[in-house]
Amino acid sequence: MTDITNLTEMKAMLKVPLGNQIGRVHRLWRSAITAAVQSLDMTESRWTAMLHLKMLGEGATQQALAQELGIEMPSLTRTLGQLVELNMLERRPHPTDKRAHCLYFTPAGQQTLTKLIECTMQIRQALYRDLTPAAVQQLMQTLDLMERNARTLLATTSAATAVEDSL
Amino acid sequence: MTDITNLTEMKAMLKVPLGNQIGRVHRLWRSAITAAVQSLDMTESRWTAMLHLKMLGEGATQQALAQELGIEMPSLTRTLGQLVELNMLERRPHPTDKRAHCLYFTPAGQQTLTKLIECTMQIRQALYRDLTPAAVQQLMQTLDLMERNARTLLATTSAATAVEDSL
DNA sequence: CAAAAATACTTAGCAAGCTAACTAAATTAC
DNA sequence: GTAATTTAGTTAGCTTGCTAAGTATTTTTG
Repeated sequence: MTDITNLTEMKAMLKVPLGNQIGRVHRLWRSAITAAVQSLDMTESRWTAMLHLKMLGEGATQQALAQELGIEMPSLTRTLGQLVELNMLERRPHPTDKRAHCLYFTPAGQQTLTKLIECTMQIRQALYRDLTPAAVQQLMQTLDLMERNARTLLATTSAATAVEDSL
Repeated sequence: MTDITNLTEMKAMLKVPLGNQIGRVHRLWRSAITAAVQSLDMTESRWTAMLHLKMLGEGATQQALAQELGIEMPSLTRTLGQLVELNMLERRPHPTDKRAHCLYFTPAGQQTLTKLIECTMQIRQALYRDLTPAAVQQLMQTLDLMERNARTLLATTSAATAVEDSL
């Protein structure tokens, strides 16, 4: 019924730089958190790794954590090196696989983690101001769909030729 | 009426790493476009600058373009240097303000721009697959609100102490 | 079971955002 | 009208993502 409207709206949308907006929000988000946790010697990549290791559970391998974070191994290796250097984490040998390392919090890491959790929840709360749970839910769903679309597109390698209809 | 539900949902949301999801989508978006336009010697920052200059209109200053892009001047300076080097853009002196430069496309830049517009619209179309215009609209609105919340938070400088309620 | 392929991790170097600190011109203030 | 401040742009160097290429195991395969 609203097909024509949809088509018109869709065409208009294709000109809007949504990707930039997403990037901007991400940078602002990062800034807000970095400002809040810098007294803990934490940067975005560091606290992110800490929190996700907590979610995954101690003993996870670097590979598993990279997967969880959605980043590549080299990016994570660097950050973990810093966290080990800061005495937040330990790399212990994997019980059966000599290639792999398992990740554990140090006592100092545990303490920092507690503060991080509190801190990041406060920030999220501020960022969600005036947003309904439904809106946040919707945001996550839409982003998830876009993420899957992007992965599909990239998997098709020659992304440029994915769509050629005139619309 | 759904206050209790809302509160429960809200608490749950505060634990979800939405910031990471946003970052992930941004990186995937960037990858998809980079893959599509690399034959034009374009990277994300370059094509972004080109498209936004087009939107702003030729003759814009670097300051205006940085504002439009939502990035800082030094980030833009580097990218513009590359685009001038690649013979896509020209920096011309501002008619009245000797500090400022005005930006213009070269003929080669114009040609590249045309291809870029087509290319990025195709990619956006692929990324919006299975999304309704309403969902995209909602996404932009929610992101916009979060962007404003983040700016407010950052403007309060001591972001850490912004909220202290127990919740 | 030895050779080939895959996997966990690392190192090196690029991309594009940022802040801090600088110059030169314009504006404001006294 | 000069002095102080602001603004446009740059340069230098940090962060954190990436890919490419290398090592050491593990797994697969012929």
